[in-house]
Amino acid sequence: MFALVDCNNFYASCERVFRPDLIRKPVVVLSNNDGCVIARSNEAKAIGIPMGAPAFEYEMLLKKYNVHVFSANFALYGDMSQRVMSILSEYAPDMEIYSIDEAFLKLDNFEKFDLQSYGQEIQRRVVKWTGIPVSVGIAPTKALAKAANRIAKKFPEKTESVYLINSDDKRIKALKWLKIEDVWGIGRQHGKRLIAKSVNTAYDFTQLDDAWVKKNMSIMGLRLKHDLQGVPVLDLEVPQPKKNIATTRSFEKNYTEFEQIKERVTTFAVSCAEKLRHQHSCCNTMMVFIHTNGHRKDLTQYSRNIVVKLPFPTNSSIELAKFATQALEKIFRNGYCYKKAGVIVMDFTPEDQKQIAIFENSNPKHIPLMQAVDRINDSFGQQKIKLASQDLHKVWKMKQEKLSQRYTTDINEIISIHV
DNA sequence: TCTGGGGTCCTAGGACCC
DNA sequence: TCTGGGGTCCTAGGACCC
Repeated sequence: MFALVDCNNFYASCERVFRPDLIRKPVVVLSNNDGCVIARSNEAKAIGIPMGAPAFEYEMLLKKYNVHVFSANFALYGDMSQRVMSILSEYAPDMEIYSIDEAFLKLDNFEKFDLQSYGQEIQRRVVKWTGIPVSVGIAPTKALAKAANRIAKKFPEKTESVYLINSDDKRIKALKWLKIEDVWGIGRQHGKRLIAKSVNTAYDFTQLDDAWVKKNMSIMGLRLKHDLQGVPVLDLEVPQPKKNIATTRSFEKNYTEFEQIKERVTTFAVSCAEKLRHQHSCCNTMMVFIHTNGHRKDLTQYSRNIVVKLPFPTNSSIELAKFATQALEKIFRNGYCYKKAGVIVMDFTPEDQKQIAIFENSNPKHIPLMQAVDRINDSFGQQKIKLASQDLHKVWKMKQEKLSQRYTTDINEIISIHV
């Protein structure tokens, strides 16, 4: 059996832990630059604020219903996530952290356990120890655990936030209830195609012909079908080193000058280099892109990317920043209002298995230098040491007007209680 | 004026090899 | 008139997840 434990409205719930006055009130969390709604409390959902809603378009509605708005505080969410995961890890020998707010537990050899009450114990402990409400779905396969979780979330009173699928009757009942477009692995495109074919529920999907599913939805669709039929084909996944690493950002305002974008792209390359060193990889290829604001139909649009094969594998901030700047020079054009840029590194080799090139190689002096930089930035805070080509004055270049404190990760921002 | 960021996997088709 | 068979590698595009 698998359990899927999923935090309810995670980012909004994190904010509420430190603002208990907001419990049962509408809360939303915005994306970087305070752009879109990326998390909503149930109350905010009820008002009719959709996922991804541009904040400026919903300003009236947010005001009218007195919705509490927060800028994204990823330092807080990341730390709260670790706390939740460390509690969950106590409940099963094997666990897969599936995303920042959900984890699969593998409940093998739990035959003697009453899984319903086991789920409830997990649910109660997480909320008691962290303040984060969770829902638990338990079923014989991962896809069914996802479905069970949806039921637990949809009917919190009736299920006490835990739903167990442990018979074929319950499996079929759940699948007949679950709309096809809400099935894990069925996105917008497949959802549309299936509805056109009169496949309206997860159950209908399990009745389809294997060959049709494989042909139209690839092997992934077929695996999903079997998993929903109760034949486990999806197992826990072990964390793998990343195959691509990206740092991309929208700008707070439009940039028109090369120097402004160069500073951003340098910073993104340095960030990619840090992430590469963190997983002990070097990259052989880099992509740099820039583009104007696609939503602004009144401005001339420009969008380009360039893929650069590096002369040698590296994870040095200095070298990657240099390559990124050279790439940017090739694609930058004057006369446009740029809104977004990014650096993506790919094609990795392990740090300790670098192929030596004939003519040019990564500067070996950078290895101890980067180690020193990482150590200093780890202990004294991010970006204490930067390249001169980065902005040396500003650390944060985003609009974040409603940022809450980093209650759990910065001693200066710890919660204070007034008596 | 204002519209996020970061990932994964699969498949078909083209280019190439012998 | 008639033009083989069996591979690999790479890339772009499409789909999905949170």
